Amino acid sequence: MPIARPKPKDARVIAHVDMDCFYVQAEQRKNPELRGLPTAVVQYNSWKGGALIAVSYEARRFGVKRSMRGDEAKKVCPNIQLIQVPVARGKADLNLYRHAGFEVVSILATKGRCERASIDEVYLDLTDAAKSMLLETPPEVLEAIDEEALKSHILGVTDDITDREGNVREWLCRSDADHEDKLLACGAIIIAQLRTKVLEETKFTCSAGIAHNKMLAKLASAMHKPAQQTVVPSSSVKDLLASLPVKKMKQLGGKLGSSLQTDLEVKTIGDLLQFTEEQLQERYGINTGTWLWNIARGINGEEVEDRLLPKSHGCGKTFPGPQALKTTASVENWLNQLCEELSERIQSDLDQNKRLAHTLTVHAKAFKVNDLDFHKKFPSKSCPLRYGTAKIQEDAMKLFVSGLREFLGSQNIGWGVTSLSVTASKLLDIPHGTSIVRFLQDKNPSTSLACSNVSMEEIFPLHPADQNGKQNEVASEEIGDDNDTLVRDKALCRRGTWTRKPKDKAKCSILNYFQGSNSSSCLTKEALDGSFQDHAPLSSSGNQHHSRVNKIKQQGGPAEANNDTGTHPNQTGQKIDTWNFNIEDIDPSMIDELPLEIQREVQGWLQSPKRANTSKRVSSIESSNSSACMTKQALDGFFKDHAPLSSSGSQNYSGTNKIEQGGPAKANNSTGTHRNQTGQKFDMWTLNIEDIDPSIIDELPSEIQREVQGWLRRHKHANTSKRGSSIVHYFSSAKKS
DNA sequence: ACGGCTGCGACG
DNA sequence: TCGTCGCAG
Repeated sequence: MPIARPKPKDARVIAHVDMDCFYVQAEQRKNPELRGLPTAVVQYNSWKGGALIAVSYEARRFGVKRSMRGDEAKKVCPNIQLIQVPVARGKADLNLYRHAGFEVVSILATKGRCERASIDEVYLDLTDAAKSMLLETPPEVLEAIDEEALKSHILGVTDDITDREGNVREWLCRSDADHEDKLLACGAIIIAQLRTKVLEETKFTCSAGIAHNKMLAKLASAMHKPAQQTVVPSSSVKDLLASLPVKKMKQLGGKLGSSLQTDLEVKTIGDLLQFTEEQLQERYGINTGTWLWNIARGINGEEVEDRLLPKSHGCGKTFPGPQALKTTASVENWLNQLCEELSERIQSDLDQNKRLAHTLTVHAKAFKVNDLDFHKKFPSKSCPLRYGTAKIQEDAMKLFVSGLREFLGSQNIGWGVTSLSVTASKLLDIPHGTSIVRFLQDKNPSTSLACSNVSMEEIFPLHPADQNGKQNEVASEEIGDDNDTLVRDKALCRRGTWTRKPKDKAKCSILNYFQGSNSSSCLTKEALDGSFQDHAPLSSSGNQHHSRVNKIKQQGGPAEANNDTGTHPNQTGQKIDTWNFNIEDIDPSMIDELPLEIQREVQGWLQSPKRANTSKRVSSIESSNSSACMTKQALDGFFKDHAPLSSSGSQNYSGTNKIEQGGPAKANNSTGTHRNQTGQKFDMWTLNIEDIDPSIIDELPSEIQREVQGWLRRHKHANTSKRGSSIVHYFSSAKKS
């Protein structure tokens, strides 16, 4: 739903850059013989020639449209080149286009604040660049204007004119123009240069709109395509909106736009002018009402966010009609495919951008064969994300089963899943390394490439979802044993963060996945499968474990059997439900009352989300303290326990893991992948404070000594408070009092 | 049998 | 917060 934003006082220069039929261009670059030919990109060629998702301008001239099937396109354009979207793991693979999009973004981001709006669209705030240009080299003193800039369309100025270029030059260089128009002129010149640069460096053409806000820039970029740019001077806005059909405005292409037309009899955006703000608010709510009132006047204060990277990664597939999945085994099979791709993508994100995903979500659409409450939606479920393909697959399946139980209620009937998707979100930057990490890395420069692979298993050995709560109690008892500090430390470490309050426990969405097989009160897997049997039977008897990767070649499924990840024994690990400590929970007024070292740490946390820059909320801040992540070799010789985490029990799950900094960047060449099939290997180690051998401290450089001692001091402080091992816990206690 | 596949933002 | 819904392309 649109929301109103305050209008900035000073005029801004905003551009919207839109790649022309981007997927087609990406394919044409890959295969230059396609250039100039009518071309379309299709996916799933099997049914009626596949669905078109991008159409070249040559093909559009024949009347080929998106949303046509390949067969239809052939009818109106017999020579059309239909290029299939790459397929991997039985589903469309968009990585070619994603990577191409990043190429473009990285060029566009050089001239101002840049927001990646989609795989092929970008917003730019060029205000500063335009102002500088106006001060230093205004268009009126330029001897020559960029050729591409001279091809601009200036709304209200160059609409129907014979000597277009001359008029554009005149408009761009007018010395008596409004200040705001001059800024737009500078923006147009800058964008022309950028578009030329994009073309030179990527071979892609794009179109752009230049205006005073995002809404108008977006409108303008679509007005002259392909490979052109359009400027929207303020003076042209009224006429533009007066004739603009409601549905053409972004956000009004759906139900809201329909409501405007049917309920208010508004045909164009200009027609909205007859309503007062209050009238619009009354019908559509405060935010939307004000937003509508503003856009009718060309007002839109939305900022260009400084964001080049996506906020989430998702993989999904639909199973329409007869392809619907009807057994947990087939669902698991497909979830495994989706999770494999997802795992690869978040691993790349980590390698390339040093970001960790913190939440895994599974979505599905499903129906019940017996149709009684056909409307019931399949619920989405999420949990903390653990890295490693096998982990993600395991958790995704648990989430699905949890959703399925809720979906079915007590009914034991057949069902079908018509779509599945897995999403990784809450992508946060790995906090910047502290000096100890840098020191150790600098000291071992070779480790960045030479370090051995460590399985994610060792880094994130346990997961709340797998833990049963029993050991958690044991850990608490161990804490009480003051005679054995080692046990206590380990217990604290094992504890990770806090135990969840009992009332929340019931809410844990993925509880009792395994109870299905050992508790009569829960539905068993067989029961979940209902009476409906899938076409492809299980190869072995039906009582195999869910996590076992089945080797079914399902009808319509991916050609290759999934790689077997080995057995997933019933994890007997403890269950620790955790909750995160939020930045928002910190009352700034109490910071002054904290011990000095805690103050410093807290202030560091408060700064960290700015780096993350991915969401308004930062779910966890534990990740920025207490321990570090380093290369294996960096750790060797410094710390007593070379098998970190595995036996010392200082595990964390990804939501609260204590990584200080990513491991060395993985070599980005194509000579070899480090991934094996049973789960991704990962060149990163986690170091917990508990793993530090005090006897080695003396050997460290003095500044590192101080840092380590600071950690130990804080750790001890938390211990003696008997409230837990982490600084966060300390803080939590302080907050309550 | 539905365009499929993504991704973002607002709301309760 | 999580989960749902709307919207875009």
